[in-house]
Amino acid sequence: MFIEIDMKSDVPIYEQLKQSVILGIAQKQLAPGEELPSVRQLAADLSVNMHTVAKAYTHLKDKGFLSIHRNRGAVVNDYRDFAADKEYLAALTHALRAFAAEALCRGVKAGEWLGVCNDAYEELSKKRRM
Amino acid sequence: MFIEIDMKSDVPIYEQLKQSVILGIAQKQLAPGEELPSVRQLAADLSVNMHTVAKAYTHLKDKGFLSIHRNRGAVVNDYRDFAADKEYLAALTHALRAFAAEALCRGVKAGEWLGVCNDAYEELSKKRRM
Amino acid sequence: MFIEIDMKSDVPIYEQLKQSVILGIAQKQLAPGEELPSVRQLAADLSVNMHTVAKAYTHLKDKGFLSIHRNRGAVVNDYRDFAADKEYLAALTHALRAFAAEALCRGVKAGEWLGVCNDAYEELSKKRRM
Amino acid sequence: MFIEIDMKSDVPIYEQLKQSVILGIAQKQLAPGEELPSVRQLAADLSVNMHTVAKAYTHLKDKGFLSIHRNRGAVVNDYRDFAADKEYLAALTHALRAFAAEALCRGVKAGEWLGVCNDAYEELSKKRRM
DNA sequence: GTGGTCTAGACCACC
DNA sequence: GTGGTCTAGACCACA
Repeated sequence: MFIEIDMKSDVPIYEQLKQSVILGIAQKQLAPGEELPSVRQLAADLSVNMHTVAKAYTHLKDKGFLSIHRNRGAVVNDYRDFAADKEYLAALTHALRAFAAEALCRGVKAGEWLGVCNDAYEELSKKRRM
Repeated sequence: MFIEIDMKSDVPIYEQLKQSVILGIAQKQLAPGEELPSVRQLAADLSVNMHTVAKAYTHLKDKGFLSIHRNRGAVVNDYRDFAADKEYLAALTHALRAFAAEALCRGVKAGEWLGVCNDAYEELSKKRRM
Repeated sequence: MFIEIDMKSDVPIYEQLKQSVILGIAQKQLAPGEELPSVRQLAADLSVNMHTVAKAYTHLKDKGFLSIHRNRGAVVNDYRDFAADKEYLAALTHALRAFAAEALCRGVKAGEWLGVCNDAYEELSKKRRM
Repeated sequence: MFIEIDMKSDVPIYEQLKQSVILGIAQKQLAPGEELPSVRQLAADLSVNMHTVAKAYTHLKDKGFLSIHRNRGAVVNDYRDFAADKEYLAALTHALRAFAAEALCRGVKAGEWLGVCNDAYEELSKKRRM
């Protein structure tokens, strides 16, 4: 499994799990209709608590990324099910403002800022095509 | 005072305070050498506990944004004191990657992504010049 | 527990705690991966407040000596995580200068000074090998 | 006057003053019998409070570095008045142990450690001969 | 007056 | 169970 957890991080494990799955979808390592490992399976693989994995899956379901079927477990949704809406874009802008503010404080110029933003996106985008 | 706190938010009060101060510096509402309200004063204004404000100030001191003088309270540092270093840029890129991943998942195109990033930066930058 | 606190000292309790832990690591009484007592436990053992211990642990985390896991408590980091960098050496030199100045004033000769410095280091180093 | 104060430092101003005077004596910029500026004078020069300067002078008197005469103000004592005694050496060793512990943790080798210690001493010693 | 430290006790998130 | 956050009130050092 491609998911790695940093137990030292101050980011909660279930958040790291969520991000890993989203990363997987972004890079098309996880395609719509694909099944994720069962809660038990993934928890065992990563040596974390079952509840932690379940929590991540539930959150992802609520966000529209996954569907949870009784028999097949967690399945990646169609892209259109979690397309960007206004609400999401507003939240994104707000979150980015905090980062932009610190960058501005630290003397990061506009070009540099956009460069970093672009790198973050392109790095994923490239892997996607592969 | 320009600082506002959302008590309902799940982001800690002291984090909101830190971001507010950084935002203030980014927009030059807070200039180097300028004194911030005393911990007691700000705590009273916002109806939060002294220690919560003190924690925010201490973190900002550790990050290099403020100096804490024994008798003058917290003072904004010179810009060069908290210039971007490699470590910061690495952390920034890493943080942005998580946002970019979700954006990519949700079908946000490269141009759109850069637009949002640019807006976040320019919005602050404009206020700065005023 | 090997940590002892002098309540009469004018150096803050949390600083004494930090030094004790660093001393423990230096002498390899605390090895990488080893768990420290929980904040509640240690606080009870030393009859100090939980928050005081927590402050010490947090500072040590920030310095890179410890990691704080959400469910295992504080764990000693790998040595390479807190290797000496330029910044540290500069701070060390500056701190030692103050001591050297007083020693020089008081007629301590160069050999004597180096002897004391060497003793301080070797004393720890010896215990380490045992 | 050669004394400089860093208002941003977390070292109390009176401690910085004490260290500056000791540094001056160590480097023989201040010789036995020499008069220091009056409390008023020095306080004005440095833009600090008179009480702060007075406190520094009093501490230095207690340590044996200065005598305070009614008419001549603060005067540097003869060297033998503040020669190293056992008590001082014990305190010095103890203080150095804390620094050595952190250095050891951070992978500083014995030679490196002695090098830094030697530098701190020699730097002052050189200025002294000039 | 300022911030720094310590204590005490509460609630919450995470696991 | 763990640590993280917040509140509350005390005392002290510094200036």
